[in-house]
Amino acid sequence: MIDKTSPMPLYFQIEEAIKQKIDKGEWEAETMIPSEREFSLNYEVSRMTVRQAINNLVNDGYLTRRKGKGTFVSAKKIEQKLLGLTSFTEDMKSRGYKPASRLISFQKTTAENRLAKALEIEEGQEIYEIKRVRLANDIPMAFETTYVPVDLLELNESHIKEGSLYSEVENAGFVIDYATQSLEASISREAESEILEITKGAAVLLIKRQTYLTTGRPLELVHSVYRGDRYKFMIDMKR
Amino acid sequence: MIDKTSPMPLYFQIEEAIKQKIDKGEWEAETMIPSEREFSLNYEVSRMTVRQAINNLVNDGYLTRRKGKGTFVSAKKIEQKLLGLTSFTEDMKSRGYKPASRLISFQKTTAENRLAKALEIEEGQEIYEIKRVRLANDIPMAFETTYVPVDLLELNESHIKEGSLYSEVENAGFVIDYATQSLEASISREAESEILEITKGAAVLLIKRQTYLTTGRPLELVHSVYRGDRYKFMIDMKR
DNA sequence: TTTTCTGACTGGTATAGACAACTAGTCATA
DNA sequence: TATGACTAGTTGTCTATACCAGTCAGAAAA
Repeated sequence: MIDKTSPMPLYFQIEEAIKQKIDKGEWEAETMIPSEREFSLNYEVSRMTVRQAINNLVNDGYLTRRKGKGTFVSAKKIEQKLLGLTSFTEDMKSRGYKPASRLISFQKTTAENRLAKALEIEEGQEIYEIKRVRLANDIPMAFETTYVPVDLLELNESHIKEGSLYSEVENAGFVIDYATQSLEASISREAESEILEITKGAAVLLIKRQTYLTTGRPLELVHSVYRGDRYKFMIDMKR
Repeated sequence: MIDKTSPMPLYFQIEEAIKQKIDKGEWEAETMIPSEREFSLNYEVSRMTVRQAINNLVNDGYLTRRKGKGTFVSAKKIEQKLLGLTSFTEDMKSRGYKPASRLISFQKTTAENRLAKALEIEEGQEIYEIKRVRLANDIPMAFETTYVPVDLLELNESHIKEGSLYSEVENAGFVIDYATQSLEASISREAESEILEITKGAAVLLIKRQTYLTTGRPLELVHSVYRGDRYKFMIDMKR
């Protein structure tokens, strides 16, 4: 169950093992999980290592500790604390789905008027155009088109396929500051219908996002078409 | 600075000390804070104790760790930037439209299972059901149904027609704490189509909002159907 | 001059053990 | 029948130590 020779940290393996039991329903809400000492004995790791695993799961909302009593499976799976800027990947993970992404096309093109304005560059300047299908548990959820100015970031297909755009941005030393998003309901057009595997005229959620760096420069413009029947956008707001 | 005789945990004291330096601006964003070993020597505590303090601050978004480099003050400033809880009225005003509201029906009814659960009351308890059409510049924008537990608030038609629900809530001495919203795209049904003056099957935006008081009790459940062709939902997010 | 390597720094992972604080049940006693 | 002391379990806090894994600058070698 726990492989001490694996390059994966022990605490991470324990985390996954616990998460699996929860996701599988073996441990339901309010179930008390084994004590830290028990884990420690069973897996032959120190109690501190077990604590690290459990702490992470507590932070992620999977577990709740009660001093003197034990550690219990949380009632509800983390709903969504989408006051922050989360990527599709993070978003889906937090909802318990397996996120994936299929690259449809990746190319350089030039910014026409509207795009140039949004990205605050000159008309005709080079931009990347990245078209992707976003999947959750292998079901198409959204069709996404991203535009990024070429002069901002060096990108190639493998960056997009393997890493995320945001990790690339961080590697380049940029820090994302804020974003504005607009959401609207619409009806799917033919092109999208095919990719999203829905009928033409089905309900879709159009999300446009513009992301800004701390330098004040726009990083990207993202147009997403989400399936209306499968995707709900959640927001928590504090007054 | 650190009081070993205090009943407050050492890691907590260290946490507070670091937070203070950040809040006071002594350590600005991107500043590297002392290394774990340094803290350990200065405060005469073990490195693990320092790590616990720093870990908590990393989880809270105050700090960022970079392996091999150090620990840095986050740029994102935890600041819970709230895109406030705005009512339809405030929302439309800020967009430059003349908001109005037409009351369709106002009645007492009893909460069925799903509603009771959401409002955290017993099944069969009395609730107000308020149905309204929301207009902007006299054009129908949304069809809204609001549910409020009767035992929470005394309401009558004139309250709704003249004032807003929220001002009534404030008068009663309640304070709104937060809300969760979900947005999804859908297709209009017959009943809504007529009221919103759109064709059946047109795109609509379904917004469900649940509002909570500072007491932790749910105040209301709101189901809104917005015209997809006229309404866009905007969000600003800070990372 | 350029390249390679080394060492000293950073945080990351893991161990073993100690004692404190809290919970819930048991059991003897007033 | 209560009450209070004890006990065995839990998580919480903390120490001291060890080694691993990136990062970076400067010394050594080419």
